[in-house]
Amino acid sequence: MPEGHTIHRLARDHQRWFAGSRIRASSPQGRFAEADALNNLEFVQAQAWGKHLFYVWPNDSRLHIHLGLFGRCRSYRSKIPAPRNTVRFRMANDVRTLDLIGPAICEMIDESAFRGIIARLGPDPLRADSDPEWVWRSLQRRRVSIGQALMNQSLIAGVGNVYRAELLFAFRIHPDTPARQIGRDEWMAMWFTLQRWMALGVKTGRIITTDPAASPSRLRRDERLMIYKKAICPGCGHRVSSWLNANRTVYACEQCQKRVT
DNA sequence: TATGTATGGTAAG
DNA sequence: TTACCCTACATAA
Repeated sequence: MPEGHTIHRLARDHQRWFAGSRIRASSPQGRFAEADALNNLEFVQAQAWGKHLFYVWPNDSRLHIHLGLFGRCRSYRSKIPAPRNTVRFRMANDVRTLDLIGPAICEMIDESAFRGIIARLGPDPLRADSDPEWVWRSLQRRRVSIGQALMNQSLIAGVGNVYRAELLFAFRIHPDTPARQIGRDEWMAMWFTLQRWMALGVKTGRIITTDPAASPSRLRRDERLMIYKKAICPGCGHRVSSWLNANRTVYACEQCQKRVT
């Protein structure tokens, strides 16, 4: 589940459910001992930056959460189950209970550590203040492929393997194309597309890159994406290529997405 | 029961 | 580049 849209959606929901309320906190799994210190504190704010989620507490300390590849949150309003032994962190107020399962990171950090994390993240298409020009200038300077650049969180925060595949297909760009080949106007159009797609992702909870002629909720799983994990290119019918790059599977139609050097 | 897979990331070699 | 961490679920055996 977790590309940037997922994290922003979680931050939005957790803000709604918990901000301003006093929290009961625990670590059923026992692997987050500091949960005890949060018990009975007021939940001040939830924040999302790229794929990082932060819960702010009254002393400005933060709980820093990163879901990694298979972390997830589950929330309950009624018939709250006993926590499974994989629940790293359970947080509840009078109306909601939230379980955090399998996160890559779940740690308390102070203000300066928070600033350090933010400083290492590139612009996030889901944040209003983010600067696509900065990204483009960075792309011009680097000697990496656009496929690798899109996955680099210090260049662009929040894009993952699915949005990468979909974006490069939408713009008919081969993933191995050097990042510096991307023109400024083209990059701005790509950024705008990312913003639209990811905002729709926050709204629907799913990554949807196909034309939502049908209402998004009615799209079947295989109707939401164009190229990611597909066998056949929706544009030309050619077989979709997939290969491994930096341990992640890349998908592309090598007929439609011309290789440039 | 075992295996494979996943929308992520880091640290070691 | 490889190893490894985090978990759930589907499928195979």
